Amino acid sequence: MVRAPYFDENGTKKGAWSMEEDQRLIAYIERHGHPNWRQLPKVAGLARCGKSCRLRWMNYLRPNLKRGNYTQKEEQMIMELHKKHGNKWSLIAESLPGRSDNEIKNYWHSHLKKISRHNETNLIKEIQKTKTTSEDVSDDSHHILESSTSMSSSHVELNMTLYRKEDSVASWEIWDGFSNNFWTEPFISENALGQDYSPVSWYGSEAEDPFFI
DNA sequence: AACCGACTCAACCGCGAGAAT
DNA sequence: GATTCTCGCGGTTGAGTCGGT
Repeated sequence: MVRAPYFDENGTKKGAWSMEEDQRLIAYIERHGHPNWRQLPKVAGLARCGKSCRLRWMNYLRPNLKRGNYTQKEEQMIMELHKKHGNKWSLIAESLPGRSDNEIKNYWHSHLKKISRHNETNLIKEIQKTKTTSEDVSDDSHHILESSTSMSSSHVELNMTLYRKEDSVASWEIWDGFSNNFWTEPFISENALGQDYSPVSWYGSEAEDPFFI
């Protein structure tokens, strides 16, 4: 279910991570932490870009990560927090220990979005229904209408926030040249990586290999 | 059994913010 | 103050899986 591994034109490995790469990354971070993601793949002997390493660690390898099987409580929390914060997945993730923002985002798009939309459609129907009956002008129904519209306006507000974000397409200069992109820049200069990249033989000897266990 | 569309989720990409120089 | 570097976030992609026909 993942992209097949491949090397881009600069020799940076992309696509699915192998077990060996995972182990190498874990071993390095456990020993040295990750003070500098950009340098990490270089010193850890990985043909990845720093960004890729960070993502792999944050979403998959770091300790205490829960995987799959969201509880009802968690689902409810995500719904509530999404209503409150919108697509601020990192903010939502803070309230759900063991879940990464990426995982929550995926879960939202595959599960909860539907539920949320369903609820919203019901709400709109309810409002419309209330609106037509309120035209008979009874005081009680007026109250209901007021509360309904105030609820829908919060949804409108949320949508407006999202639209605003979508509309704000930054006028970004097209970066010519890969060298300007430090995140994807490979760390394979020097003579580190040959065509036949082999993380195991990266270091000349076991003594030099910081990952040798 | 074979096909196909929907779903899932790991990984990629573009961009902005803040820190460092 | 300007530029460069590093990090993190959110949107999107794409290939494997699943379920229906």
